[in-house]
Amino acid sequence: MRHCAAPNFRLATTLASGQTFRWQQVGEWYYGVLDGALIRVRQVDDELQWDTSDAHLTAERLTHYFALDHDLEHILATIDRDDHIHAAIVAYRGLRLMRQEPWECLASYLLTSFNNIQRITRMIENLSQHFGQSITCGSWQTYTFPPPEVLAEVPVGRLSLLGLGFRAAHLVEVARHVASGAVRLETLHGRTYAEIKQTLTQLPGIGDKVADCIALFAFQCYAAFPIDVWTRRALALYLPRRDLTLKRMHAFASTQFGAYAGYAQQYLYHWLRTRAAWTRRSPVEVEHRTLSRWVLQPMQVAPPLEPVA
DNA sequence: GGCCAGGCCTTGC
DNA sequence: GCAAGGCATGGC
Repeated sequence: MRHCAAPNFRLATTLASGQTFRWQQVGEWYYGVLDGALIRVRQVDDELQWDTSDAHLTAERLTHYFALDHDLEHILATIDRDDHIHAAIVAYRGLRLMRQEPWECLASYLLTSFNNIQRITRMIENLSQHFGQSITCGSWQTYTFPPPEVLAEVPVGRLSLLGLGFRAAHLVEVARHVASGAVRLETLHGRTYAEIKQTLTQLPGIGDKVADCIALFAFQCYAAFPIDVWTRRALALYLPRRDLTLKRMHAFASTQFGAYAGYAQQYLYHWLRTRAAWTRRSPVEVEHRTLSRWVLQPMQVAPPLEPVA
């Protein structure tokens, strides 16, 4: 068993926050696939311990994947600007934005349209079991996520039968774009947020929200602020209904949270979803008054940040 | 049986 | 630009 230092980190919260879909918890261990290798990880105090099917999976790789190199205290200090985000930070300090593998991240979030996490998870497992490669480590066995070259050749009808629905055609078409080299994901690293988002939204099935997720989780664009129904509910705590349009919500997020708005989004998303589960009822209303009952009172919004370079 | 889901796309104004 | 509606589906 190997280990590495993981101060100011909460593995369980990070993996439960909805940013990835394939990690499975068995007791105190979390099982996943990284770089084609099976790996299991657990946290003991300020240390990560892991076993893997690939001896080449180093502590440096794991540190990079879980973003243990982030100066989390600095990041949280920059976004901790009102009572809502503060409550989320207090509840989930240690949640980090992982650096996901671009193709798996892109394909996974392509499947999130009009969908829920439970079903998304099952779709991805189905894809892996049918079109990935089997890997084993001891008594544990799983499958890699299928590469674009494989999915590009799969008949759309087969994916539809796996429960992908209307997303099947989008996935195959995007896989063909990537497999053919028309879109080269590896070249997006280091490009600007605007360039990455513009490239991604040209692909079928990838709109504003999904592109922001990919930019944030795969290409480390921390200014990206994915707006789904939960984030919209979170923003309803700050903004009047008339300002809950995409453009105005993005503008507000940038002003309120700055260069690490994506971190703020993930904390708010996880915090609001968890609180909603505690209430044992679904949040139908996006009315400010309704949502305000869930959060600490009173709400205070800090003055705008200086513009981000 | 109705509502919900890490939305996208087209249409109409 | 923005809103509305279709999409097509399993879980609770």
